[in-house]
Amino acid sequence: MAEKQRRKPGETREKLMAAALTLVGKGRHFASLGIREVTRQAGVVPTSFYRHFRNMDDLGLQLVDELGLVLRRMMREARNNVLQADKLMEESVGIFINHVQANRSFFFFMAQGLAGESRAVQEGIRSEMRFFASELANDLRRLRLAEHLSDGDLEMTCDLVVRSVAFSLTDLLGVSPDDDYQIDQIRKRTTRFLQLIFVGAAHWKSEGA
Amino acid sequence: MAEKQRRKPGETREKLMAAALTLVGKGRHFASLGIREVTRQAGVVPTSFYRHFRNMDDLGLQLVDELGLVLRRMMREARNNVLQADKLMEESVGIFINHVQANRSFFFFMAQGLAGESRAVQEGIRSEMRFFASELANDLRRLRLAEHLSDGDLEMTCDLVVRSVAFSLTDLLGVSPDDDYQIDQIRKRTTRFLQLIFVGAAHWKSEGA
DNA sequence: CACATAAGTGAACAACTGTACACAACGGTA
DNA sequence: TACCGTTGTGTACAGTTGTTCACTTATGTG
Repeated sequence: MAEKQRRKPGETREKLMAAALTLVGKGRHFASLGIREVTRQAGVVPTSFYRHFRNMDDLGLQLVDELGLVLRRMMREARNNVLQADKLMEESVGIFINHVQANRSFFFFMAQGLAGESRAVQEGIRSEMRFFASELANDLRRLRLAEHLSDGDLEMTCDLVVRSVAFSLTDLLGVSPDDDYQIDQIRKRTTRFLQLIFVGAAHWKSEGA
Repeated sequence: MAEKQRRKPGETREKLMAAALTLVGKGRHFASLGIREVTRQAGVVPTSFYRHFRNMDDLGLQLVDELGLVLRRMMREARNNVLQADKLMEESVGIFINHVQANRSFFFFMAQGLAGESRAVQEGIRSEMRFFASELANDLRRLRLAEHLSDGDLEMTCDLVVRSVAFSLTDLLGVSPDDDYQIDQIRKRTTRFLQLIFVGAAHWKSEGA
């Protein structure tokens, strides 16, 4: 008989989440995954699923939490590496792209979730993005790079930045991870987007012109 | 017995596409729809599906085509109504929001398709967006609103505009169509995004500063 | 009119789905 | 040691799925 339960606790749970991510990474859409399919991919009997999740939406929610960790790691790395302001955007976009390549499945899940069918997952991802934007605003304040902007205008700018990068995510996931040429095109375009936004922010006059 | 085939040709085909859209409009994800489910919603026997589509991906592709028509109608209306340049962005965003509300299911489909599991659908929607951006660039040239920008820089600007609006789509679809307050918030925010981008474009110095 | 073709129907089937239940092995606690 | 909650397993079942097939009916062209 197959050996039973000699592993450490929580392993099956992680295997299930990893399995769902793997399937998503293979191009499947999360909304179309079934419990049996995921357990099969995880090499686990279907009933095990219910020991850890109530249904697929539940699993999705837990994936959002893990996604949050990935994003925070990325943010930390960006904060540490971007010391001088001149190459700020090139550096940041580069770090973003590296993290996407290193966690492709996670970002697939994120891109899908933005228009997914679980309202909760959708809201979770959106909330992660808001958090990201507000942290970015903090950093810019601290680096004294946005002294002429009101809080509201700075927040708007950072929101737009995060959205633009998030949209580039869809581009990035649409090309093969080996296609260095296309990836570099996306890197350049995204960088220019950010530069354009910041030129706009630099000349922005709030409310009454 | 149920009456058979007295309707005009192509009606079932349209019913099937409408049924898929309806389900998507109810919050379901297109990737999770099944043939039987769609035919059931359309009030048609499952086998009828194969008379018109090879599979669900095929149906999705045909929906992209129809989506293209919706987008073109929207563009035409924007072109006709935006005569003076000063209120250009408020007007355009308003028209966009109206069309989204009037064709909610279509835009749900569009938002989902951007990260969907059918590569062909994904590419189709992306291509519609590129077309939209290039038409926008043409219009701006014609209105003499972008005289100092190179073709490449203008194209980039329009690309960013279209992306930003497309991202607002996700916001818009996330709130109830009756929630006038939230919708107005989205309207204002999107307008400000566009204004910020155009301020950036106005002060943009290409390549070598 | 005859006839080919397109469009719709119902019955059938094997494969798969989600979920329930009863049971076994393990880890910690008393 | 005895006990209990957690995790994993195997079996089972009713409902749904995609797809095939043989059939009817309407439509338009010769």
